[in-house]
Amino acid sequence: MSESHDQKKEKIIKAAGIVFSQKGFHQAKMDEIAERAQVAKGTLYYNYASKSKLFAATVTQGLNQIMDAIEDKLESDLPFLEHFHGIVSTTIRLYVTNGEVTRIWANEMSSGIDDEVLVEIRTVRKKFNTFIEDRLKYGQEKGYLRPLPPRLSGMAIIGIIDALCSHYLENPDQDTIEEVIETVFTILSAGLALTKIP
Amino acid sequence: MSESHDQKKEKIIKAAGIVFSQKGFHQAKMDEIAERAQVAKGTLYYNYASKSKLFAATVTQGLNQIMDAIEDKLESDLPFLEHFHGIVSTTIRLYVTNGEVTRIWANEMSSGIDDEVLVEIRTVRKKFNTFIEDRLKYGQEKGYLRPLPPRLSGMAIIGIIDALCSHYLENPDQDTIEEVIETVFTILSAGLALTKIP
Amino acid sequence: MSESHDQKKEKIIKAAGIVFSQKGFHQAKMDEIAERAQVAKGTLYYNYASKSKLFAATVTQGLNQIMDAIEDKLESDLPFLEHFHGIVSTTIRLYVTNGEVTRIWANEMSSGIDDEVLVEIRTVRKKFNTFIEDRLKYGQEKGYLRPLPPRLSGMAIIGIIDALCSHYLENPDQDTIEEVIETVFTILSAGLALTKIP
Amino acid sequence: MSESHDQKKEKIIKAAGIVFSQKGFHQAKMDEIAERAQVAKGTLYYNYASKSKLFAATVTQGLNQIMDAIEDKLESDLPFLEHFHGIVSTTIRLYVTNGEVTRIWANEMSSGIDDEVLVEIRTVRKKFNTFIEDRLKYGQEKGYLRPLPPRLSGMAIIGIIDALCSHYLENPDQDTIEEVIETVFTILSAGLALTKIP
DNA sequence: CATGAATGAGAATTCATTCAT
DNA sequence: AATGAATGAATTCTCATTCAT
Repeated sequence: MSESHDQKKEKIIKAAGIVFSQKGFHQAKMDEIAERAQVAKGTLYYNYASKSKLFAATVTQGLNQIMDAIEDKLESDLPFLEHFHGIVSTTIRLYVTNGEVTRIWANEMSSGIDDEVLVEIRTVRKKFNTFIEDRLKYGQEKGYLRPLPPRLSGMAIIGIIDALCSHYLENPDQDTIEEVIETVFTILSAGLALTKIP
Repeated sequence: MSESHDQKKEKIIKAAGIVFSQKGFHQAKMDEIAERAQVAKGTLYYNYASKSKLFAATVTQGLNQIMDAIEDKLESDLPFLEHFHGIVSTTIRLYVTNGEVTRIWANEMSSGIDDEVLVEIRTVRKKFNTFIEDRLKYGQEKGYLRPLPPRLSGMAIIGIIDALCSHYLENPDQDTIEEVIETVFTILSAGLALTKIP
Repeated sequence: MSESHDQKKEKIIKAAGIVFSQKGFHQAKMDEIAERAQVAKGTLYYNYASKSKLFAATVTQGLNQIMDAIEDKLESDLPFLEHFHGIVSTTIRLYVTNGEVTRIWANEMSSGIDDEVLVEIRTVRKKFNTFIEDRLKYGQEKGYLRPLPPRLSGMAIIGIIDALCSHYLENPDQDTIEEVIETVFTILSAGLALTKIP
Repeated sequence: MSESHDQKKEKIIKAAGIVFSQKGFHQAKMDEIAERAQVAKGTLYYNYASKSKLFAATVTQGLNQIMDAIEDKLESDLPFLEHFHGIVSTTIRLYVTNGEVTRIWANEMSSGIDDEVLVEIRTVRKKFNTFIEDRLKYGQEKGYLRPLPPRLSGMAIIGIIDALCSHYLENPDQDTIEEVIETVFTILSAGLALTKIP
């Protein structure tokens, strides 16, 4: 009983995620993705029309996973700070474990990718940004957070998480994942939140 | 009286800085650098042995400029927070104007660059990290800053600045440079500093 | 009651004829033929061992159709010129409507086709050439036609028809099919025939 | 003293002409052209941006050569038929010797070539067609030629020459070039010209 | 010192063909 | 009999690097 079609597509996306996040779009080689997914290079193209399209699929799936996980967290009914801690913790863990894809963020996003695909990726990215911004606006309205520009604050959150997770992935032995989470949480909660909050 | 040797090298570094920061290491083309520097491609190789070496020279010079500028600021004798504000402001302005090179930071740093050169770049980078960490340790010893892991805090600072500056460079019309500076300063000072400080 | 085996083969040949004549052998894609024939790609290979074999079958059938039609015409008992007019007219009409296959004539006939199949196609082609030449020899013996080398005259006939029909197929609105027929007939009858003929 | 830049471009065009006319556009391989021109593959791309552009350059140059040669012939002051004989003879000789490129005529002209380049080629082709048509119109006005549609007559001329020259190139031993010329001339002069001409 | 034509290793992509179901 | 997912050899094109002038 050999693996199903969907299993093979999944295997490809997984391999692509690893390679793209390690090398970035342009430096990732279809040969390496194929080898890592244990399929022939042609199979990549049978399932995804081009490198760009495969990239888009990989990024989209990674970000959607993170957003889904955060939304699950959000449904829990906790005091704001604990809530926030949960979100930070969840995001970082997902980022580090399965979703290294998110690293493909500000960079590599411009030249050499089909316009069509570029638009798709920018859309998901914008969706993720908006998602973060909405949480921040909500916190500001409730009086939990400082009145800073939500877009810039959102970028700051992403920037911190991105930098520390990248560093952690490159040097997994220098710090523990808990230290990373606590550092991010401390800086962001103190940096963004007002003093008196539940 | 044609231009001197050093003027030509300077022209090349300047062109390289622009192209590398716009495209990243792998997407930057020697052809484009040569054209922008208004020299023949051979001249690039006459002055710098390889693309990697040119990249190293570019990054090194960019970071050293920033470090020099920050050190100038540090010599001024101001209260800590104003001091800190000055550093943030200086870094961001340099980053945005001439030193976009810093963007080549977490990314592009892995495959495809000669090991020898990679070591050189990592050295400058580490020097810059250490530079930031030292400032943070000093602040912690004086009791100005929270006792967070200096290395991780340093990465967080770089991460925030990198994310917001990249965003600003891509969308110069959405926010002013002052807004960027104030947001970064607010988050970082509140996020890193203790309450009672001079 | 699903369609019979022969019906399926017929559908494939028909689709192949269209695609081969539009694109030529090398630019025709098995994928497109399969899609146009509304069968799976595997079915193509189930019925014809290779692209070359399918091509051979397509060309053979197309030329045989034209030859049959001309032979029907030949049996009619008309004065030579009217006879000739009928042949030209029939050939052009067949060429333009169903048998665009003939366009694959001087070209595409060389590299990239299995030798075995190449021989087959050359055989049919030669058969067609001979068929034309025989008509010309007959006309010369009867004293109707100038004593030109029959092989070269035959190629000339095919060349004229091919050029005008190709042009007509590409620009169907510039001229009518009747104009094409009359031009070909006038040039060929005056060019090949002697003055005093029935 | 090694060869000049222009000599190398010329060598490439010459090699390309041979390969393109033997194989057609799509079946011609850049590898083979490079090998035949005794340059590296990269040199092809250094001089011509793409396969399509090289093709366009080859066709353009070939047709222009033929047109120049015919125009030289036209300046001579001979009776019409001798004039015509000279043109036919010149065209065929050029076609067969240096300008095999012309074979790339009705075929291969559609799919898989950049639109930009396609337009260029169509332009030269049209120029050549017009060139022939103009000669025919002149002959008709003078009363030398039958009143047939000039465009279709032009295509017929090209079709005959194309077919016979292709055949001659493939089977150089079956007929002499003189036989080819005489056959073409006889058919065309009788087919196109009126009886009483100087 | 400077140049830019030439190179060739390397990468993305295509597509006829196979074969397990 | 029929299918269509999987394959990999073959091909176009890129670009850092070299070197003769």
